[in-house]
Amino acid sequence: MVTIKDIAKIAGVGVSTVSRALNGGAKVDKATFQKIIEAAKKLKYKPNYAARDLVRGNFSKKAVGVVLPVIAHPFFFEVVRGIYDALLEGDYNIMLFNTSRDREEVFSFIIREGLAGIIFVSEGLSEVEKNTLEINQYHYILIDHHQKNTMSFYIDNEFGGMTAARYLISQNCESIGYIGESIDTQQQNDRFGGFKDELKRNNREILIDERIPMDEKFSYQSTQFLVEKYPDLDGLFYFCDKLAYGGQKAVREKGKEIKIIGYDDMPSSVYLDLTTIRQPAYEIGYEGSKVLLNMFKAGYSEGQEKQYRLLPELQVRKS
Amino acid sequence: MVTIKDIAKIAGVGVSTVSRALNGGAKVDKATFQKIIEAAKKLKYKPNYAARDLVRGNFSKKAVGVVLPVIAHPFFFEVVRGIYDALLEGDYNIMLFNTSRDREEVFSFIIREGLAGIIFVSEGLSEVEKNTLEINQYHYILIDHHQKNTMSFYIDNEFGGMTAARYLISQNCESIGYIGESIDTQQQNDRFGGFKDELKRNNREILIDERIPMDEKFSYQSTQFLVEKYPDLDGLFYFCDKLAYGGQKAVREKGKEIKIIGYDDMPSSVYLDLTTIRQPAYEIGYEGSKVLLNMFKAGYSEGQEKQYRLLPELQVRKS
DNA sequence: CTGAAAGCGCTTACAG
DNA sequence: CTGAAAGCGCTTACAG
Repeated sequence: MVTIKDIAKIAGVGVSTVSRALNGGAKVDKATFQKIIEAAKKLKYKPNYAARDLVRGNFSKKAVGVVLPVIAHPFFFEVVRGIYDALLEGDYNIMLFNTSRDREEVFSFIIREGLAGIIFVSEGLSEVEKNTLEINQYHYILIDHHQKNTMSFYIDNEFGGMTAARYLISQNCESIGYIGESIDTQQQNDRFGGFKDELKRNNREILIDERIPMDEKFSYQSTQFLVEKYPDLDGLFYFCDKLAYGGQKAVREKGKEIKIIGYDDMPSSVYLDLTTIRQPAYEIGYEGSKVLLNMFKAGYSEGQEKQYRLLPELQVRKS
Repeated sequence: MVTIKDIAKIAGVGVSTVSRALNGGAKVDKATFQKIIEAAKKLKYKPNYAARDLVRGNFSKKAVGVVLPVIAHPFFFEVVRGIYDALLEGDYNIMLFNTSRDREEVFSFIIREGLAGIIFVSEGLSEVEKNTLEINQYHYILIDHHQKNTMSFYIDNEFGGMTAARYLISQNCESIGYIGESIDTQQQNDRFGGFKDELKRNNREILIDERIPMDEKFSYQSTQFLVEKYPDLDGLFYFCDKLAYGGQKAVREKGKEIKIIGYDDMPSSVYLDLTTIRQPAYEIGYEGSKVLLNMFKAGYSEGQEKQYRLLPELQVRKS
């Protein structure tokens, strides 16, 4: 690695002068300055920011880590947008991380970054991870996930699932199916659980429980298939709007009278007349980040509520 | 600031032992370990990562900065998704920055981070900024923006605008309007320029040039208004699908026969039957990042092409 | 298992 | 305007 010592040698000056030149050149002779810059260029010098930060006492990073499992889904986009806005207001930058590969490695990388705090989106934390976080005095929160004894900002998926069930029941649906994603997550478990329980309370069995990849095309195809297979089917609940779009298309093309309800309420759902459960995704990102920002200043106050629960809301449209 | 020296004093041990304990406790007596951890907790010790990195020789950050003007628009979401995927494949993390506030300050913050490289999305660079980047030996690229002598990945907006004009002309539209966003950007200038020039080449004047905030509701309202004001209006080009959605709704409600074309081709546009110009947004993010990744390894090779231009594509649907 | 000492690369008073 | 020296907080051989 090239250091200012190397530059000093080549330029025939002392290291202090090199340092001054590299930092703007105040109080440095024009000719000396030129010599130094040239030497730096020739050697392809890159400053060592760790050393610079150390001596300058630059400790607080003014950056927050955001850990996401995936980014592909529009729901995450909304959440991140909320986080982004709140953090920007607090003058913090955002560092995006993904744990889908080597979670442990990413985790230790994050810790080493020396960030002001960490936001975990849609995922829980192991005991080991929580310990590491605490030993390093990290402030952190969970968003779109709830866990005991951990600062959690989440939307009540059980309630959302229940609301979806009630809607279909209110529409006199009798043969009801669910189409979800193939991965088991807390979100889906809660959502599906609330849905199924409410159906049972109303003496309805769930006719279909289909799990597919998170893609409109799969949803389109599997809805086509299910509609044929179950002629009595009259109500369909989708894990999210994205999947419901494909289903809507399939049902429309088949000319069937099947009530469809999605989950999320994405911006375009209003134009597609999709009945859905609205998730306050932006809000949860925004509010959660605000609380984190507050923890930076005030710390966690003993006894402060740790579970922040928002409720989703039924949006009735024509589907 | 609390240092390991403070802990050492309180725990009655040497600093090396503290260091060892804090780094996992290998070769440290159980009792000593406990004493140290307790002292650290009591003092609320936070490690100084700059110092740690310095001594460990942790220089390369394995993180890339992504500078965005805004994040709200779905187009950026697609671009960022492409960046995210490519960077993840290369095992780099992402740091998101926003320059909307104090650009200069953010800029120097980014430099100081010691990132592996920087991606600027939808914005150009001043000469001063380019100099700073070069002095610090930074690898960087522009995405969705083109600038001479700068590694640029962009989609040809002029071509896209021209294509939109040709489409409306092919549909025999005579009275044509444009509804764009109120901010002047390179993207809009190119897009609108290409559109207007092509109309002129076909002896058509542009009837309406309306600029509004980036919001479906504004688009809905102003389309309602314009449709009334210009009874002959038969063709409308929108800066983006997002705006076109609102326009589509207004035109449909008014029962008019007006051809509508958007720009972007967002996922839901297919379900809304919107004719549009498809932007390879994901691709531009992905491909651009791949080239950056390559520069990390190979550096910039003299004579390498600096302008990467992708072409948008007409998607004809029913609107 | 433990501690004193050297050193990571840089900046900044200080004396010249 | 310039350079030698001290020191930022930490880790890691080294000797005990």
